Amino acid sequence: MSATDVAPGPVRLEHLPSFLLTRAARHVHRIVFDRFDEADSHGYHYRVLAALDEYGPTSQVELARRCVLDRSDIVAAVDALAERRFVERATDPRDRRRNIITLTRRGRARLIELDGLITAAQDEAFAALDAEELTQLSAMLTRIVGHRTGRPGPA
Amino acid sequence: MSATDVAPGPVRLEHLPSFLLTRAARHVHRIVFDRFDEADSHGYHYRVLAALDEYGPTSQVELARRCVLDRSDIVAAVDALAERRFVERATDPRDRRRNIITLTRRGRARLIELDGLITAAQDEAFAALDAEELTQLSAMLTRIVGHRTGRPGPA
DNA sequence: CTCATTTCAGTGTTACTGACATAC
DNA sequence: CGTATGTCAGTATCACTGAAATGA
Repeated sequence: MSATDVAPGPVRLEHLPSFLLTRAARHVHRIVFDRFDEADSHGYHYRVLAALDEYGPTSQVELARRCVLDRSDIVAAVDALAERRFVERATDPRDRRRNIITLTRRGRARLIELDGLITAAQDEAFAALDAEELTQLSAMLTRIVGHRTGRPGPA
Repeated sequence: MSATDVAPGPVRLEHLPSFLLTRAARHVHRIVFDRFDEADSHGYHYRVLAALDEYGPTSQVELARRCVLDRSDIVAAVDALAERRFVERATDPRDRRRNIITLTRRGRARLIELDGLITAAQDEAFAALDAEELTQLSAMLTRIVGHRTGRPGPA
């Protein structure tokens, strides 16, 4: 086992969908994360920039909803983006609790750059699949995520 | 947005395979993790028990290879399993560096119990898909994970 | 001495929780 | 007063790193 360091794992696991899904997600995430990291960026930043580009200036709470991020994580992401002048943070004069986050021209250029980066990352991460399979995969994953189990809500 | 608290996210993200994969993995992992947790168990424990059942008594290093876990994480998993007498840890008389981990009768019963638990968890987590789709999904995920990019190794 | 194995302590990621101050 | 927003500190998970101790 010198070179490969691979031993066959339990059959139970190798065919377990949740196990396969977790492993695949880590594999893919690693590739995407590394690309973002090399570009001195972050997945959260991409999410925020994309939301601002598609929906225009918004508060941080709204950003959190759009990006499916926690408010506290939005703070750090906006901090980093504002520091590099990809976004601007200004107090809403109509409600001084709120910060209105606006995408700058630099930020829009950065987003386009990251669009290219992440497209390349997808190509690498999903190289094992052809275009049609990737479409099928995405459709199934969307249904999995969108599927709401009949569990009672917190209320 | 009182009840649902859901706002449409960036189109870019909603169709991004890596994003969908990560979200689906979290969704599924959460369900599986919660079930394990309710049963006072853990995914790592299941992996170790399954490897011992399928391959017989082995050292911890070998377990790490089979389960694709780090050696240091094997220590904690075996600690927990040994404490509940699902496995026994004995020094290998032929190589006293090694611990030989053996599945006990209790451990085998526990494994069967966890087999049922995880099957139920799969049913819940992948309820949005029919059997054929789940097979297709698993096949694609296996290829994604198995696909080796042409990156040069550490040597 | 060199290498393998076990063990411990600690890091880094994403996501999340609780608390607090400010402002409505 | 209660509620919403932004902010900060800290937690939990999985996966991993580095180093020490033991022994081949």
